[in-house]
Amino acid sequence: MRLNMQLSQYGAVMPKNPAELALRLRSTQEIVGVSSIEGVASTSWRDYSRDSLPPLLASALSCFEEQGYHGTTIRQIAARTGLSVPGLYHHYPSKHTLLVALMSHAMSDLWTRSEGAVVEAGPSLSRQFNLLVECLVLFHARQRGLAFIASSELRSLEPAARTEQVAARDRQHQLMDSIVQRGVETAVFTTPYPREASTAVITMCTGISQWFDFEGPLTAEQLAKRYREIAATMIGLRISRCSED
Amino acid sequence: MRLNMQLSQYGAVMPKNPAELALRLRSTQEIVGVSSIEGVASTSWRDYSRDSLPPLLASALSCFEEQGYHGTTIRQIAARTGLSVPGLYHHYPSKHTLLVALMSHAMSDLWTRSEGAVVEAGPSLSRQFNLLVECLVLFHARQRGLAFIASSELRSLEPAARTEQVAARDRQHQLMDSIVQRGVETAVFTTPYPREASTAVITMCTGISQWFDFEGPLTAEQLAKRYREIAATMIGLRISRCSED
DNA sequence: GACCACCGATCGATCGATCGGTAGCGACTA
DNA sequence: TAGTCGCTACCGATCGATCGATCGGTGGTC
Repeated sequence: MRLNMQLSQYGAVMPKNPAELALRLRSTQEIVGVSSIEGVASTSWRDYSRDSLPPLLASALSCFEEQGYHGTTIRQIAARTGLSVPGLYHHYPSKHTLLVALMSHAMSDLWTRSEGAVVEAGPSLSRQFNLLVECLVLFHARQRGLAFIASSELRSLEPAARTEQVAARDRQHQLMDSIVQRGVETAVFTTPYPREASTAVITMCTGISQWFDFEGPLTAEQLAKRYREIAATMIGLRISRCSED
Repeated sequence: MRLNMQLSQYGAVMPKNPAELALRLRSTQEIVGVSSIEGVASTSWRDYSRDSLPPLLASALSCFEEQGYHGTTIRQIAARTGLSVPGLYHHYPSKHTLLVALMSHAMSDLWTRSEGAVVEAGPSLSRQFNLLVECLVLFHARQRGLAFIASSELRSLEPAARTEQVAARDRQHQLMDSIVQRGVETAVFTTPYPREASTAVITMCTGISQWFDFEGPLTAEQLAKRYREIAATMIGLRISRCSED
């Protein structure tokens, strides 16, 4: 069994230059103003076809999903991968490293896709909002397991890693906040409670990873369309069919 | 130290007659139609002043909050209570029983309050919706820890207990679903997606237990007011100031 | 012969749970 | 009023099992 071919890209999973990325995208104004960065990933933020984890991380993820981090043993992960325990430790130095790799992958993937969505949206704040909601829905539906672990196992991380992940989560939150805030300032959105509306939208999208079922009545894309409309009402975006988005 | 004075009421926490309760409240039509049951708890669903857990359960709850069920040891709970390990086992036969007691208490408390809110609302569906949202927000803010554990540790329950808790959660969900559904049928609500809107409202309220902070800028009551308005837009309830609720 | 991918056996630590106790107190008896 | 019985509320010591992690290997490949 050849396992570690794919491993390197997940060993240290954060964006190659997180500081630079965070700087460039600290506000959506910068994203939209400087349109020279859309070459990065702006076109493929809806595409989940190429997305698959290496076997060991996939095993760890499914175990964590079913039993939580602390409820999962190294032996279960190893067995599910068809590996012995020392075989597992050949690839990852600890159980904790597996969790960090999964969470870092989740957060950087979502951030890259969010970046792509906002860049594609262009200068329109309503379009930025709509596409970001679509991006959040698609991610939490199609990457259900990953998204679930990323939000539920934060407390299982050791302090240093937790600080990093919390920062990534906050950055994601601030992206939505800034769009909603500026939409209200420019009277594109009419909600009297921009902060709470933003939080509510994020929470309802994040929650999808707790209940979405691929065997359910709706596809991820259908759900995204409906949630986009619902989210639009939440921030008081009346013109639901502006342009095509 | 006298610990078990309060314990009996939490030993087997589900409503004394859950079958009967479920039957009586299977649809809100029955709640509203038969107004002879409001004596139970209909007036006090907003009141959290008398609500405190016995020391042992409070310790278990805070440990579970910080580290999760599997991440918490019996010794930590015992130490936090000022008890030895056998001292703990004198009150509860297993670690799992502690979790079951907490979750059952949470679910039955929320259900009782929801019942009270809908009964107080009377026959108006918009008022039923508004008060149920208020009830959900208050519960998930004021009983933050309990609500958080109840929703995040379902997978840590053994099959029998899990089945019971999932049924309680579904019943709670169906209460909201039925109000929204009938609101749409009678053209009181205008959302084209009643199911998704209902799910979104529940999810955004449940999510409060993940981020609400008593030291934050909003009190639970202020948050409830704002979330009520946001939720109203989500189901397309235009007349936001109908009567007084 | 150097290296990579992996394994059987086993480490010390810690887990949930249990054993056989003891201290204190109210009730009942002689 | 002294004695003691049963009961509640605990505790120190320890159980077997299992945990994450490690040791010293082996077999295959370049």
